[in-house]
This record gives sequence, C-alpha cells and structure tokens, in this order.
Amino acid sequence: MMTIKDVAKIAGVSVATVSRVLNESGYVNIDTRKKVEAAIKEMNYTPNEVARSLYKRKSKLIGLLLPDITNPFFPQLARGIEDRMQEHGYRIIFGNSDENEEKELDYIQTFIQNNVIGMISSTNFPEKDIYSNLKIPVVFLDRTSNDSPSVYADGRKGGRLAAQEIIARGSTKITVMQGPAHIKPAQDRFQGAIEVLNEMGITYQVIQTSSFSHTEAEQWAVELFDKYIDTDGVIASNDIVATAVIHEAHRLGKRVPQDLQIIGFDDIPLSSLLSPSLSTIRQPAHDMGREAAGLLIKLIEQDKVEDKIIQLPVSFVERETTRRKE
Amino acid sequence: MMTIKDVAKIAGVSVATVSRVLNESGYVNIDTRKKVEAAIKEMNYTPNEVARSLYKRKSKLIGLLLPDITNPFFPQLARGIEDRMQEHGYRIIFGNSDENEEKELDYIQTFIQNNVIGMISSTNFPEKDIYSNLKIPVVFLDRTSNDSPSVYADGRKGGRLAAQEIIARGSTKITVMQGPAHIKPAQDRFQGAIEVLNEMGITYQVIQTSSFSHTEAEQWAVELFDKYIDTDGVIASNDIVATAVIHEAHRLGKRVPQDLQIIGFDDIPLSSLLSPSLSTIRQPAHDMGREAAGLLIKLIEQDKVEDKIIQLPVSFVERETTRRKE
DNA sequence: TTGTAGGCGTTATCAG
DNA sequence: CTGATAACGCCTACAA
Repeated sequence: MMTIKDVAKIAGVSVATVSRVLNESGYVNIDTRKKVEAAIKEMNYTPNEVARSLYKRKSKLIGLLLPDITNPFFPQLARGIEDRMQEHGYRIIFGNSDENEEKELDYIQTFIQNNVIGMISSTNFPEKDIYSNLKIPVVFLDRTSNDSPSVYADGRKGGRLAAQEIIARGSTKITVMQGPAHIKPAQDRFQGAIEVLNEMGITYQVIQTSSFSHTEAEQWAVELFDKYIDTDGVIASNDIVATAVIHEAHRLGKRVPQDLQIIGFDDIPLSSLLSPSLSTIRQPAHDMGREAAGLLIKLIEQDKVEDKIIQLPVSFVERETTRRKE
Repeated sequence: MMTIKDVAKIAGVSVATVSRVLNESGYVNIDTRKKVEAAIKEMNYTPNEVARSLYKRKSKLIGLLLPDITNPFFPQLARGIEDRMQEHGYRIIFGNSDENEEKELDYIQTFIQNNVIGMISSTNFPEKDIYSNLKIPVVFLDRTSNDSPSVYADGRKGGRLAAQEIIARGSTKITVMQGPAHIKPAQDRFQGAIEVLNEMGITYQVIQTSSFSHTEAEQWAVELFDKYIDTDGVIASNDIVATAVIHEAHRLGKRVPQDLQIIGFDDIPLSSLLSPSLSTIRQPAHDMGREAAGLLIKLIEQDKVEDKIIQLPVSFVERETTRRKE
C-alpha cells in the first residue's frame, strides 16, 4: 500500500506538501505541485480514508438504517439516497433493522464507532434518546419526529385520495386495511382514508394487518374476504397487500374492477406489470431518497439549514384495478 | 467521545491494560480486569473502530457491490449477506454498480481506501485485473470466474428444468427469452433451455432482452406477441419479464395457462402473489447471500479454505401459469 | 512557499 | 502482570 510518505519521497518533497496538494489547502508552488501530481499519478496513489477519518474525527461514510431491504419500497429509497450520496463522494454503511429496537441500537452504535458523518434512518423510534443524543446529523426518512430533519410523503393526503377516488368510482361497501400500528405512515394513510369515509358518510370495515411482509399478505387477503365477502372496494395498506388481494379476488371468481375495486399504496415498480395493473397512491420513493440525501448533505456541509422538513406529494395513479370515473 | 485514555484514567491503569481487557490478549489480573470492566461499563465506552482499523490495516467492514438493488432479486441476496455478516460483527458498505465498469472501479477504489477486509461482488467483469490484483478476499455472487471463490445457482440446470417442465405440460410452440448477453447467469439459463429444446427436437423462437429493468420488461412482452402471436409457451428470462408477459397475455385475451404457459426465473417474493401466481425456477437467493457471506468470512478468518466454489440448486416451483402435468 | 513535529485512538512490543 | 512508547497514515499548526 502506497502512503503519502512514498509519494513525498519520489516527488522529492515533504509529506506536508503532498498533503497540501491533495487537499488544495495552503500555498504550494505551481512547479512543485506538478511534481507531486505526477508522482501521485505515477504511483497511482489514493489517500487512506481511515487515517483521514481518524485525524478529522469524521469520515465520508454515512449510516443508513432501513427496516427491511426486502420490501420493494425500500430499495427505491436506498437507490435514491445512494445516487445522490455517490455524486458527493459519500459512501453508505447499510443495515436492516427489522423494526427491532435492539438491532437498531446496535447498528447506530457501530455507525458511530466508524465515525459516520451523518445518518438516514427509517426508524419507528425517532423520539428515542439515542437519536436526540447523537452528535451527528440525522435525517428521518418516511418517518418524522417533531422538528427533526425529515423527509416523507403526505400519508394522510394519500389516504384521503385513495378514499375519494374509490368512492368517486362507485364503491359503496369499502374495506380499509389498516397497516401496522407502530408504523406512523401506515397510520396516517389509514386516518386519511377514514376521515373521508366519515365525512361522506360511507360505511366501511377495517382489516388489521400487523406487518408489511410478503408471507403474511396472503393471509390478510384471505381474512378480508372471509369476513367481508361482499365488499366492493378495498383500500390496501400497500401494494404488496393489494397484490395479494387481487390474487385472492381472482381465486374467488370476483372480477376486478367490475365487482371489486382495489387501490394500493406506494407504486412499487411491479405494480404496473400486474394483471390487472394496480391503481395506487404513488409515493415518489426514489425522490424521497434523493431529498433525504440532499438534506443530510446540507446538514453536514452547511451550518444553517432552513427547510429541515420536506414533505413530498403523493398522487393517484389510475390503472386497471379501478373503474373509469363516472 | 470517550477514548481508551479516559477509561484508563478512571480505572487507574494504563491504556495498555485497558487494551488488553478489551481484546482479551495478554495477561491481566482478575481484579484489575474487573476495575477496567467497571470503568468501561460506567462510561459506556466503545472502542473507536477507525483507530483500530488504522493500526491493524484492516477494518470490520466488507464491501458489497450489486448491479441494482432496485431489482427484486438483489435485495434478497443483500439480506442474506447482511444477516450472516451481522452475526459475525461485520458491517457492509454498499454500492450499486449499474453494471457499469467505471462505477464499479470507483467503488472498489473507495472500498479499499476504507480498509474493507473483504468484498462480495456481482460483477460482470470478474476477470478484470482489478479483481485479481486485489489484496483482499473477494467472493463473486451470482457470478463466477475460473476458480475464484464464488457462489451461484445452477443456471444451466435451471434453463433445462424450465424447458423440460413446459414441454412436459404440453407447450409446443415455445418462445425463449434470452437475457442480456453480458450477464453470465442469464446466458446459462438460455443455453440450458435451448439444449433441451434441441435435444427434444422442439421448435422454438428467441426474443432478445437487453436488460432486466422494469421499465423495459413491458416492451419485450409486447414485442414477443407482436412477433410470435401464437406461441403457447414462454420461458422468461426472469420473474419481472414473466410478470410483464402475463400482463400482456391478459390484454390480448389469452388465457393463462390454458392458451399459454409461462415460466419465470428467480422466484422473487411477489411471484406467488400474482394472478395467476407465477410458475418459476427458484433460485435460493437468501441462501446464496448467506453462503457468500459465510465463504467470505472463512476466507478472511482461515488461511486455508477447501470449497471455494459453491453452487446452489435451483428448483421448479409449480404454480398457476403452467398446467398440471399430463 | 516548504518542512518539522505532534496528535487523532488503538494495538503491540519490550522493559520492568 | 503492568506500563511506557512506537507505530498505523494523514493533517495542521508553527517554524524556517
């Protein structure tokens, strides 16, 4: 491994000078600069980030904590984050928390031990001391807490939209699937939906779902029709559950959207490929990731940041699981 | 930030002693050990991994390079890797390569600058010098190169299976979708399938697909029926394309599986939720991730590793896009 | 404009 | 059994 010393030696200067050209700091004669640059290129030298990090007490690493990368919504966030971070020279240490506080703590711990310079987290525990006591900037993604920096989509609005659209298209016996109680955005959606339902005086039923996992989605779909066989409109807690509902409706011989309309949430990439393709409330996941990254970078690089809360708009994506508007 | 010095001070010993108890190295009197441990707990001290890494010239970080986390196959690999690594105290620095050599190089570069102790890569360029010149262990995942350590599923076998099963279920005008030319496993599948087709003397057509992206999947599905409207069996290059094919078949009024059978590849989590649910060749993605992590850990921690090539079995998952065997 | 030297937090060597 | 102390590779006063 090359070190700054080696470069200094073959450039015939001191390490301090090499460091100066490396960091474009302080004065350095144009000619010696050239010599140094030549040496660097020749030896194909790149500075050891670990040593840098030790000295500066901070690295170019940022910590990313997501509940479960296996849920199709999160890779999109991750991708948005990574794209933006990468443009700015930051790298990502990644962990799945499984919404498990202990695991989360453990990761935060090691993030800090590795001098991460900032962190993005989709945690269910944003209020915890761990976060408020952190000495590095944190951005909550798809989550919020008071006035902490955060990026999220307007879940309540999304829920309202879903209800409005499904009502406008003629469903009258609506079932709302309520996502996991401990996940804030899931509850926002739910609240938004029932708000509208109540305002319009439409009767509805609720199905509780306690997670967003693929494996359990099927069960809830079954439970749904088991309890409410004659429902004619389902507002699902996300696209995965919605997919399972389509599947189950098919199995029961229900026609979608004629007998039953379904609206999902998220607009994961596969939604448009389903048969029928899924009408859904779109969250701009990739953008959310980019924004979160952008916000964190600001927090890191600027001392004063005005807009620390970024709310992105959701929108109704009309596809084939809803009828044409009357 | 606490340092080992602070601990030493309040424990009334030298840093060397603290270091010894931290690393369980060398002798240390039981009583002083207790004092030190008490101090550590009291101050809630955790060692600075960066300093450790600098001294040891290697960290507890491993680099992970995946083509695109947005493709549902990869999160599963990632998850498998992470789970296993996490159990062993390793953390992951992650990057999307987009199958772009330059990006890949860039990441490898920074991985090394960060003293990663090993690397897992799903690269299309395993033969490149960058890899062979690396001084840290590398495991290729879902990829291979000569006798480099690697973990992958038996793609050729998978292709053969797909062809055998679809033939056994009565398709006679088969279309094989050939995945991206530069992706080895995609070609293996293709080869396996046409091998069987040729052996059995079945005529078939080929549709080229140049990527695995969601956005383009739809186009190939359209192209497929555009060119071969009366095909009665499709062997898709992966589950995403297969999903698009189901969708397009629906649109054209074809009944699946009566008029048209479809077999996918991968068995991504959503496959079972589709309508009809997708028959596919399953790759044990999560296990592949775990195995790759396990192999890398061995490579790191042991000096001699016997089985450096791990091939995992694929299997046919019978669902609703194929008919019952006759 | 350039070089010397001290320090970032740990570990390991070597006396004691 | 314990304690100085020299690295690890880099950056930044401070001198020259």
